[in-house]
Amino acid sequence: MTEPRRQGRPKSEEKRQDILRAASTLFLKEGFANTSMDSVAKASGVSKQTVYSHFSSKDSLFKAAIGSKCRSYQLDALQIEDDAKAQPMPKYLTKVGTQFIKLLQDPDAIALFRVIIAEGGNNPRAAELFYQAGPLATLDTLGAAFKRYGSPTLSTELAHKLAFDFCALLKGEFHTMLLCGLRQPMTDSEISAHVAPAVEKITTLFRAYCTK
Amino acid sequence: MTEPRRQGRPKSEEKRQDILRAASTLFLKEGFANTSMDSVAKASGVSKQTVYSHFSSKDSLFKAAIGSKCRSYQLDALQIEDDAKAQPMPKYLTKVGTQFIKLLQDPDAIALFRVIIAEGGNNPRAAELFYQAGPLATLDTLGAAFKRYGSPTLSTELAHKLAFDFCALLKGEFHTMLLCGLRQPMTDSEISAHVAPAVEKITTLFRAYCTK
DNA sequence: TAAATACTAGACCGTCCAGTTTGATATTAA
DNA sequence: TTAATATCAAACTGGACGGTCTAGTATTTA
Repeated sequence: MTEPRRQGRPKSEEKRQDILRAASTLFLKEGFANTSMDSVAKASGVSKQTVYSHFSSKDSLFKAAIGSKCRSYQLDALQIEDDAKAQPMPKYLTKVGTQFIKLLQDPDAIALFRVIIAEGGNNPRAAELFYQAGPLATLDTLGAAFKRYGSPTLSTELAHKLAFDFCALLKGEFHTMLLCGLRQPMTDSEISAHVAPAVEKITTLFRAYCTK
Repeated sequence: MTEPRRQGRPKSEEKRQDILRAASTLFLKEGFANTSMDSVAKASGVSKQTVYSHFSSKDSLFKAAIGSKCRSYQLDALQIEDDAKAQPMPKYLTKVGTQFIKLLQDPDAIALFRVIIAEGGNNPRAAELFYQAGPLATLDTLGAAFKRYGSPTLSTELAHKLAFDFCALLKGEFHTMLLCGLRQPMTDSEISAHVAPAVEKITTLFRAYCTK
């Protein structure tokens, strides 16, 4: 399956990666419309023709670049899981909430979000990729954690809803403002001041749901 | 102040409005980059030169068009206030929540959001306009309502935080998915099924905060 | 070695578009 | 009426950009 082995000089995988890297950077910084194929070629230290030999059009390059960027976030979301073992719930939630906020305000993630939303109408496929790699993965691991803490009183469904609400409380208007460019990212101390009340509130809701 | 009264034929205010209307529609539907000045001229039934006589550049036309669109939402947000008098809180919150969701999923509002976010880096001014006209206005009236229901136990600050949280719970992932084009707007029955638990949760938090 | 393919550098084509210019007609104040 | 301004229609300018083409060089398999 992995042996096409054609004749002649093989395409350079390294150049392909160079192109993808440069394209990601440019698409995220400038958006789709304001990124030219010439600039991608120049930024990746490769001729324009080579770009077209690896990617048939600007559109397909965009999809590939955004796709790879999305995949790079999938890994980050998973390393949460281990921690939800011996720790008391508030401590765990604080930890996860902090990590969540840091992800939300990561400049690359924001740029990605912007591009996805801007191009959302034209490239719904990119939006799906993004959503599965990002928000959905986080929600799943978080839901599982709530289930563990609330078991057996708490149903799986309610656990997932709590995960939903926790994320919602953490985001609040903060995420929207970031996307609109109306806020700076929080400092570490601002983050704790923001996460703490969200943990408190979700704990209140958690209790109310477990005893119901 | 309102009497410059220059010599010669005056600019037609009507044409100006025609241009703004057409520009808003196009900018929202196609985005900034994909809207040409020629298409704006054609859509407003006016010569290109006239467009430039009223607006000095594509950028300034964009600002004016988005600005007027934002202003058109400011009115809608205010008509909530009256209702928060004799009604019990859950009923009022359900009503407001429903209206909030309907605003969130209004196609024009979504398109506006998209454009604002996409162009956010280049036009932070437009984002401010939008935010003040939309989210901020809603948050204010809602905060005032919570204060009324919780008075005098509930501080003004906490009331506003509750308003914040109520909106966050209502939005959840729903708004994000809408913006990404990954969801259809909700039907009326879906809306009630979505608003009801949010009202329940915020009521729980409300009680916890009033008795603390 | 020869055939095949990748890659480079750059010219090139066609299109789109912001913004200008021109020259005529229309409307208004003085 | 006259001078000033608005409006129209259409041509034009200058530049950007997606994509192709060419001609020469590099790398790989057979």
